[in-house]
Amino acid sequence: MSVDFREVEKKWQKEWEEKGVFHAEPAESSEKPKFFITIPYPYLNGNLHAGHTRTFTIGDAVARYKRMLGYNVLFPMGFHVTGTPIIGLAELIAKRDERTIDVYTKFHDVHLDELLQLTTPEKVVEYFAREALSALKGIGYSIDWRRVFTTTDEAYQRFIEWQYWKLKEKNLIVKGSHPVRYCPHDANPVEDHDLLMGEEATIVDYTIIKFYFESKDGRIIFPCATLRPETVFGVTNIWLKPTRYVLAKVDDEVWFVSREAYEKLTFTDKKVELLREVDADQFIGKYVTNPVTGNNVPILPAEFVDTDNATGVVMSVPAHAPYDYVAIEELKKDDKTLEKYGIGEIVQNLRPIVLIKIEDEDYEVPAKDIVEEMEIKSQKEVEQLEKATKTIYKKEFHKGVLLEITGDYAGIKVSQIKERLQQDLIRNGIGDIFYEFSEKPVVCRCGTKCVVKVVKDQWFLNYSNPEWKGKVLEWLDEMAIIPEYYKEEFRNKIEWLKDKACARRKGLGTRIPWDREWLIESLSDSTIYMAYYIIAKYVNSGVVKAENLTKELLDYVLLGIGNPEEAAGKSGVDVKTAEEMRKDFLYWYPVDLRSSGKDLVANHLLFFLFHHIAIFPKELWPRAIAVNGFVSLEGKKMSKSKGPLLTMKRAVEEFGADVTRLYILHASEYDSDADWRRKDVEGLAANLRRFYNLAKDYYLKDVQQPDQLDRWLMSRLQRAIKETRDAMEKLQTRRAVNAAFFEMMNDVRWYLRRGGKNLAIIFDDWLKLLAPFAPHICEEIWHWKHDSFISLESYPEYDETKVDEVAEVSEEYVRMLLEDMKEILKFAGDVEAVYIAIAEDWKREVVRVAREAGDVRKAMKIIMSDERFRGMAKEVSSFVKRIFKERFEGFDSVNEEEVINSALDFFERELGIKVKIDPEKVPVEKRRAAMPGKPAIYAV
RNA sequence: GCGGGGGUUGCCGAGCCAGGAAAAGGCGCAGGGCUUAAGACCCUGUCCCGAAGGGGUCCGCGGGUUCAAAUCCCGCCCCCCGCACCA
Repeated sequence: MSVDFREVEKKWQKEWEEKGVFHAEPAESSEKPKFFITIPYPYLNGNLHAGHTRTFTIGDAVARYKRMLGYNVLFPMGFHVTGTPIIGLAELIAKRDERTIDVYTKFHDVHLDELLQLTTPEKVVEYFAREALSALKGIGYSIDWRRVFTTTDEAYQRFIEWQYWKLKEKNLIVKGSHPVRYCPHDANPVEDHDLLMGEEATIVDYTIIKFYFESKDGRIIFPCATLRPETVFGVTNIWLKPTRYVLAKVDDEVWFVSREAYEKLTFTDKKVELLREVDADQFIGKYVTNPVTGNNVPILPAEFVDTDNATGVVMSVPAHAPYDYVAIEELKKDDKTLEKYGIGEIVQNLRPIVLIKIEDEDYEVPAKDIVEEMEIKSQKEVEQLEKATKTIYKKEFHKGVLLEITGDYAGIKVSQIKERLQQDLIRNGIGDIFYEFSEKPVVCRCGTKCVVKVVKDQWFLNYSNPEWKGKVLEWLDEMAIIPEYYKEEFRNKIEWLKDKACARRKGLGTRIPWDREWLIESLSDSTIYMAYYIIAKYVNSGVVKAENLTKELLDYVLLGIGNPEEAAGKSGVDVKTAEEMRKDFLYWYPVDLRSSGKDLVANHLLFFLFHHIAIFPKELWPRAIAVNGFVSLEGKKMSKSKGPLLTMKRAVEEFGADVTRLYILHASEYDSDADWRRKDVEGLAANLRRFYNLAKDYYLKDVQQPDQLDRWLMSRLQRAIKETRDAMEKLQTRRAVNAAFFEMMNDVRWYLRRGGKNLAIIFDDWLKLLAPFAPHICEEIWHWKHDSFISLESYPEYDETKVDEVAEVSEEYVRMLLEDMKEILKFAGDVEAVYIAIAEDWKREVVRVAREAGDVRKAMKIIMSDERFRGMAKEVSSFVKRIFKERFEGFDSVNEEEVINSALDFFERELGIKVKIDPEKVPVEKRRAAMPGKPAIYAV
């Protein structure tokens, strides 16, 4: 009958909980260093899944490992519910949205009747928090549950308010506007998973250059939108599509834009008012002024103009834009149009104006040259034109330099001009920005076309602040990032990070304390909450209430500002509590390791660093960050919102906690993704059962005096200990499990096959070695013999004195000899016996000398100076050559005869044939081939 | 496009930084043992050739360095992830 993993697991989880095994309190003795490890709390808009399982299990393995190393480990957990998705989910459930119901019943394993109850955010939070808690307990993480909290807890909100006041005081929060993807129908920003189409689209900022036309009613702005503002110096004309446009009042100006552009402008921070519709025709042939150069350029018609892109007003730069060049050439031949607008002469006289020199290329007029080369004839050849545009832009961007014609900008690289020019234009009142999607259409799940909305007066975290950024970059150098090559990634991301809007109109969370219209956005409220775990213990035990968490108390506890008496007095807690909290905080902080999925690198983990550095003194900044990859299911990407998904609970129910843990730890390393494959998981379960059976068969046996084979096993165990410890120091759980479990299993198998009986000799250490990875089964087996918790035992030390090189080499010798004999028997046909002849002693000596000598000639010289070898020069010489040719490694320390004799039973058992050392029976020519460590074998 | 990572034997995945094994381990597959049978368990094989422990060809593609390259150098092709205000 085989072991029921689940039963064993539940038993020990209960024990651990009842005995408070993982409750962490500051240690009195300084001999026990502390280790504070945190994992990002999960967001509760669904059940915990295999992705969480991976990140959390890595964290738990480290926590358990460190604990066994003698660290005082604090491993806490909380729940994240801030933001909009939970509200969205509650609404969808309330609306009985089919897709949502399908996904949540099928993939999140929520019972339909329960799911249908979850119609408010509060119910959603309550349900999934309960589920998460039981999932996390069911897998047996060594979490100190006295510190759990939810981010909507009142006390947590106090803590967040305190943090935001601090940031405000330090002037790290500023006001501004920013563009978001927005659905006019839902009147809400749209997230990726709310999109029907256009997930790939990004928001790009077109530069608007305000060409103008003086009419009798005043100035009309023709806002040309471009991604390449530097080409304003090469404008020969502007393009309109011959269709209806509108005149609109934009702030204090009158703009000529497409109807679509007008609609879009209404979502920006500008004051917009529609004046009237106008025909583009009535302006064609007229001249507008280029505000940058002062030149007057004509307005011309072009079909390629897309009125649904940016303003619908386009400046024409035929020297550098293939579209423009082709359009002009086409127009030149289009007599009907020329005549219609009376623009024949104007058009014929247009000449491209070159303003960029491309180094190492001999373009004269780039757009012209490439269009001719590609033989593009019409502006309708969109595909070709796109390609031409890309090619030219790529070259100009990387290798282009602005020419004298650009005045002050001459000599600047194209790659460095855009932002500068855009700002200059805006400053001079002749430029602006128009946000547009990079791809279209972008459609919301409700079917409405999305727009870019500019949110006004938004609160921003001032991450672009050079001083702040500089400090973060400096600290990055000092702290540890695992794997190490992610440091570069972090550096890049920190440099790239811009100001981040930290306030929202909608969602769960904490209000900005000085502007209660706004809620603190969810990534912005989870930056230094690891500090809150220390406070949460007091809140959960009832000693401290939310209203006690005043500025004074938090200032004192977290920053040491003021004194306990004052802090206590104003907050209403007693002095002792204030002091204790401060002591706890200083004991546990800083965070020693934050271990997280790689999806959080470009956001949460950055904010985590930024905020710690802003708020706390240097000695409390995070010490290390580790990053791990995702989990896929049978090769398919998991998705919370679409499936497939494997919940943590289901994995544990089906396979058991230990199997799930071992599998996920072993499936891959670092940031590479793990694949959950049922077959492999089942294979692992079989291995773990095998382990359990070994324990049953051997663990309780009396330990015998070790013989050579036992010493081999102990020696192998030492290697495994070393390897496992080394791997864990680098957070390589895959390597660690490989060494501690799989490789040990193989060694044990060999040991038993060789006739070993004394397996109990390593079992205690083996159990301890495995305990961080498969804690339940180890705890179970351990208790067959001990009363203590293996979870609190000390981790096996690598003991060099137990490394037995001779035993290991001898075993290797046996293995190779067996292999050779098998190889021979494969071809030998029917034989009755195998005879072995060990290499003569002189060969051993020659090998030694040869290896010292280093090359053939030197070796021969030394050897031949010994008269014993003179008589057999030929044989010696060919042997020496062979040593070098085969890069021969002898088995110097092996007493071959002894080893073979002691393994004869084993050989005979394995081969089913008689095996004997008997040089007499081995033909001379075979004997001659024998090498030290590789005896002659003869089968007859 | 920018930035980061990567392409290894049927699959997954080590090895690459510190050149020197047909290349760990797992899975799959095949054969054998055990068993009344199934399962579990144990063993063996799994690039090609080979009736004596051997030989040959291999690590995205093409060059190069070296006595020796999956590992170092150069060029090329392909794949994955991030580029945000979303958890």
